[in-house]
Amino acid sequence: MKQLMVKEATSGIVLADIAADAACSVAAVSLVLNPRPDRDSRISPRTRERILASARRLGYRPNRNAEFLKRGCIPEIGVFLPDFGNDLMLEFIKGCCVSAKEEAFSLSFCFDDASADLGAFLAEATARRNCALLVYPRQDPRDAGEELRRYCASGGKVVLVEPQGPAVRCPLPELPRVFLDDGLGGKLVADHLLKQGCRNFVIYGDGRTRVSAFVKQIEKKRCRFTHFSMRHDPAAIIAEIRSFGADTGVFCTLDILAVSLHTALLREGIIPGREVKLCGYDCLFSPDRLTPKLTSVFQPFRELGYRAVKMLIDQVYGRAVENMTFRPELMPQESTLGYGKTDNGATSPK
Amino acid sequence: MKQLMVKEATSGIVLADIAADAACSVAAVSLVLNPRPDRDSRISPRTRERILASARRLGYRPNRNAEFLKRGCIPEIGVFLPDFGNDLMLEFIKGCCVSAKEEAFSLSFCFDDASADLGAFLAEATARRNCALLVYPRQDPRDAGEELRRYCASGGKVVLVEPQGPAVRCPLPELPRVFLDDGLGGKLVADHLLKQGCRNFVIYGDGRTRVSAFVKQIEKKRCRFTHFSMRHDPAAIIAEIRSFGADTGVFCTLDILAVSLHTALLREGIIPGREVKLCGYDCLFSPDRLTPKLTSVFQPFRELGYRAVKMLIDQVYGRAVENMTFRPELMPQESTLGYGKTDNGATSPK
DNA sequence: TTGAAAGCGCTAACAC
DNA sequence: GTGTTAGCGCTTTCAA
Repeated sequence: MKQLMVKEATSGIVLADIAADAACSVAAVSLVLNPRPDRDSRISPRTRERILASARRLGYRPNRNAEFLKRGCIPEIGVFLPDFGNDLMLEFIKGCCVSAKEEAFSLSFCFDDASADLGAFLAEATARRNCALLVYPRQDPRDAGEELRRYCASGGKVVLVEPQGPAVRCPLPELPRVFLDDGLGGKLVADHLLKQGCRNFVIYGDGRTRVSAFVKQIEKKRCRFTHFSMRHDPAAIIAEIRSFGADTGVFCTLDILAVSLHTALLREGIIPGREVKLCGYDCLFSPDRLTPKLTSVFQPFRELGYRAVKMLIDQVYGRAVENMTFRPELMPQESTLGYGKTDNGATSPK
Repeated sequence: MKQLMVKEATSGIVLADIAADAACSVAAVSLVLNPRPDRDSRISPRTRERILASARRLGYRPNRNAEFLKRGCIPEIGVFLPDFGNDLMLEFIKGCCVSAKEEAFSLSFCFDDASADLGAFLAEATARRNCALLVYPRQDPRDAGEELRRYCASGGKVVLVEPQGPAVRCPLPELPRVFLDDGLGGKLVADHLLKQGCRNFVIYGDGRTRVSAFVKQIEKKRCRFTHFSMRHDPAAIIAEIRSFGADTGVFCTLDILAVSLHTALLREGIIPGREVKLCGYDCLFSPDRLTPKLTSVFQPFRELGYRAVKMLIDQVYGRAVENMTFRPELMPQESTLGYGKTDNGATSPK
């Protein structure tokens, strides 16, 4: 019954401890340690130094709980995420967690599945009194643009995640955001496949920005291409690859599609890296886990999450925030560089 | 500069509102609404009913922040997770999030990577004053058993996640925990493969509990098997499969190994579901995304996370908690049920 | 430039 | 049974 009264052994340093140590009032300490800019301008440099030194020496950690109790909201950032289940999302989450932990904020993740859309998330976040929101809209934020606008209009802090890059139209251009330069990804793939000698192209999957950047690049070289949406069966794509011939490059806009096609190709005796060049997107599979290894595009999702949360916290404290753009990176492997050229392709020791 | 003063439009119902509505004191409301058992025994049933009715009607939401400020810790649950990057972990996280949201608690995830082990996590959680911890130790919790024991001894609330099932030895048997019956998973796979006519077996990958349960089951039928650790190359496994012949069943203890082997087999012209039965574990790939579709074992990780957090919150409020066991489920697909038996195996329309 | 004091929403002694 | 009161750690007036 008395579990709740248990206090940690390390009872923690509070402002009063610092005030005592630095021989000043709690208010002065608060002013100096307050994360907002220009709060401590009223305190003399000497006092400030004393306070900062004490805080550092005593190992002070802010109690965001108490801080936000006063403010009428909670030191928790609501994070709205698409319901993709893969490493990228996990990477993003990890980045958010590191950031939040560094700043002593909490996180509350909400996944855009059957149980909650952006509107429901915003309602919940409001009722819950989250101090700020990180919104990674599944597609176009227009879906719930009005609710989002209202939330911001009533003083809510929001940062948008736009992995599709700046090309996507958004009705809330004034919101701070983190971009992923998706177009660059498409361009990198195109350049790489062209360099590997591909002259005919198949695009498998959707993703407007990366696809159109890819197309733009290959069209410069007057190459043919066929585009299959992700609804298509690998069989249809294989037929097209066969008709195109050996100098075909396949751009799968998602690794999961690439693996799907990969297995289907092998099943047909067409070996990626030899009879066709195959490139995925997302780097979901450790390269040593597919035969042949799959060329793919790495996206710095962890960094994206890390930065987005930092931006949000800056915004909460009224510090200046700037939009950020991140760049994907091509990771060439056997499926485009070439595979098993020296022998008959057998990897079995037999 | 005045961003921080912005208050939500919905200013929220507090205990005082309910006290006013139910014509009683704030203390009485607190006593009734306090989540701990036996707190409200001193309040008369009639008053209690009035208070509960008011709370419900006004849509009261507890302010855990204020609640825990008083208690000297924060309404945030620290969650220590292995650094696996896959859907299962995400499922677990989703379950935790739903639970935490329902109870108005926050979460702080920490991943067991190069930057933090269990010891570091415990130190951080203590300094941060998390009200409770959910610990999913990578392997044997003995790694940091001493720190964990100390943490609990000083009043810390902990729930363990043990996906390996009860078979794993643990130095802290008194800790509440959620189990996943991993042995059952191995047994399900063995039974299924035996039923599909397999008489020779290859095990690829590690995972003591599920492997030994699998072995136990096939040994009952006096079947041969060879065990390859996940360090092995698919080539070695393929050689073994060839030497065993057509009635071979392969149990990959992870889907990622199954896919690795899957691609390598296809590459060699051996078709899972036809020349060999292949079974994975984890259900990481939507079955329609591999050719042939992969039989695998579903593990209710979302439910596991959901329950674990609930248990933790029960524990925080001094309610009785009971260990829970969850059961994996076999999802049979083409790779064991049979694939392309009617034609020559061609799936291409050509 | 600094400090005293009130108060955020809740809990828990202690009175009544 | 119920109410009064004093905080939890911090922010922010307001006075000095």
